[in-house]
Amino acid sequence: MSLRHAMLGLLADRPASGYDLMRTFETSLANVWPATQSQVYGELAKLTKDGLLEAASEGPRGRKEYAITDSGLDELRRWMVEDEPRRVRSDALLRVFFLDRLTPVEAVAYLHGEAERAARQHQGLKELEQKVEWDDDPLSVNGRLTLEYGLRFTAMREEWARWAAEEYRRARGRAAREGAPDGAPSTGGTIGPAAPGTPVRQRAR
Amino acid sequence: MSLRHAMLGLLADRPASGYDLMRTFETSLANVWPATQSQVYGELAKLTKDGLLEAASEGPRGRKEYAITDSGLDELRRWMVEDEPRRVRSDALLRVFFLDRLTPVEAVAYLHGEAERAARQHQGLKELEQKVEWDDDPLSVNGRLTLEYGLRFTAMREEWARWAAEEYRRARGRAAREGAPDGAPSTGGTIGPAAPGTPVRQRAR
DNA sequence: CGTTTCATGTAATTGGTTACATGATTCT
DNA sequence: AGAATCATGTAACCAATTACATGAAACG
Repeated sequence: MSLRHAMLGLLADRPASGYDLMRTFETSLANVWPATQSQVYGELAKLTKDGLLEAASEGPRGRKEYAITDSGLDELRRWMVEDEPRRVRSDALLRVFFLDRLTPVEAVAYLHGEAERAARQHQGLKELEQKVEWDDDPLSVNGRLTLEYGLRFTAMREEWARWAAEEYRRARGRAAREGAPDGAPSTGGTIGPAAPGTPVRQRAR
Repeated sequence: MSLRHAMLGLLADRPASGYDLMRTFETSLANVWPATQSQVYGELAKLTKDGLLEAASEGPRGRKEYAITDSGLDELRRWMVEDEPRRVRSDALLRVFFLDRLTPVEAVAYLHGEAERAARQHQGLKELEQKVEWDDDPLSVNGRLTLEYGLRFTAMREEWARWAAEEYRRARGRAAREGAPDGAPSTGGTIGPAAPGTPVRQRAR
């Protein structure tokens, strides 16, 4: 349950309203931890009930500001230093697992699409890097670290996807040229023990 | 809803029981799309009700095998070529956003921990690569592509984390040596427009 | 005969998405 | 006056996690 920690993290900097938080989720946190408006308001109520936040002040148009409490700060710190980051889900990589269920042409097109998406994201981050004035204050430091992660990640994904498209063509190209459907029954022996990150053919029964 | 597509993808290769699928989710798919036993059995029922699977045969111990139908194959194909992969959540990166809420020592320790985790994963994948006999059949090709993604991704993460630890020390080290708490009120002007992947300081009210 | 593995399911809870509903203030 | 923005909330549904429950077959 990291939504609550994302909110605690934001409120550790300064008090804010649900609306403020929501905008942050839609913009700067969108690619790291997306969250919806309903979720934010709901979680604000829960966090307050649990004593991690307190309602700080009221403004015009029913605006309510929330501030983090000491137990909130404790919980944020605990999460950051003690909890192990969890595994991520990637439906993009899931598709790669099943590439042979498509024709070779479709499969290679998918990989090119991935390369394009990564390249576009990379470009967007580079433009952002230019636009912002970076200095050495804490938020600026965090920002540069996450941005650099994004730049390296998108570059890696684009390179991988281009390599993979080429590799796929090389390995599966012959079958394609001979007109055999990609998903045709393979000669298939068992390939090794089950292990993370690798589709493993199971022994037929 | 990609669990259903993961299951369709597996069943597109060959019929299987809930138990078979479950093992695949626990082993080869664990780092791409984790799923639990309850989820698998529940989704099998739904997929059958929706006509994307059919119960194929029964075995000993109540074992039930399911096979993909033509509409199941259609849906799998549609998902692979038409649906855009969705954004991922990363609570590891979320923590980076909030690094300045820790002391510099804790922050650098977190980054070193990340480097270690990435290095361990990388090592595991390299051992796997050795163990498996790769050839050019479809599953082997998919397997090598996903494995290579994993190798590049873990290498990138380790390098980034080591760089980030050094960078954090450089930028925040002075404040640390002077005994100022990392989370002390920053001089903070507004830094640029809100944008993906970057913590943005909002104008104070 | 006892343990492990195979095998399927249900129930309760939490987390996340989409859609709906409503109204005040500010800006042009 | 009308549009845009600010601002909060609810309801319904879908996805995911954890825990519980049960029993048959195979293995030693």
